[in-house]
Amino acid sequence: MFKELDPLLHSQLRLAVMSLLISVEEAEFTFIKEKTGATAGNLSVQIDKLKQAGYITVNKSFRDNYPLTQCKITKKGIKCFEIYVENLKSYLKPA
Amino acid sequence: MFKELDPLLHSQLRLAVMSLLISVEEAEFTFIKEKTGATAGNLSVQIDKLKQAGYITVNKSFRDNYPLTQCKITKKGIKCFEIYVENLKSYLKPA
DNA sequence: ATAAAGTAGTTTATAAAATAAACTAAAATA
DNA sequence: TATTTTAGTTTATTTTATAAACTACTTTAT
Repeated sequence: MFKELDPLLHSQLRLAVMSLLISVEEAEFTFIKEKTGATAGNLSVQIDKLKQAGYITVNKSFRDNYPLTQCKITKKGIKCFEIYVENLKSYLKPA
Repeated sequence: MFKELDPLLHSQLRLAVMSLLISVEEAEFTFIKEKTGATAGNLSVQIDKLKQAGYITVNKSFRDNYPLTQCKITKKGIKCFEIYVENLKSYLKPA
């Protein structure tokens, strides 16, 4: 009947992050922050959760003297996102 | 870019309840419990939240000596569910 | 008649999650 | 050189989800 929804993805902000990364393949922290409208603190926490789960990789470096955090979705992340979207449909379609 | 997701509906169990009520128009507590696989306690709490928000109406009576709780989606509930589904699409479609 | 088990829930307590506020550290600018 | 800005992280607080415990009654078995 109703499929399980990956709790890691069933979160507005983390879902938005994954949705962005699915399309752009790589994105900077500040870009994600701007696109999602999230606060830096919240975004930092949620990105870390996605990283811990292996859904994204995070690369930290410097650009023009400033810290630069880049995020990239993993194969696992893509797979889990697709499954989530598929499972979500069981809640949206009228029976 | 990303639309706001009604936090009341962005919950696996409450969304399942609303999804059921959208299609059947009226359902008993035990029916919802069975279909969603939720515990009675959890379901009781979530149904109350949906009721408080005016998304459903709850009618309590007795049938064959046992308490009977019937739930029905409201016009407001239908509208909010539809908006939720619409807004959710902004997260699912690859840009 | 009464003890045990079952039905249909509600309330309370606990765990987990989301979020905001405060903080760090350095760079740019006035 | 003091102030503001950039780019974040960490910690604390609030909210949410969930499970455990409880209520109240009914049915069935003894």
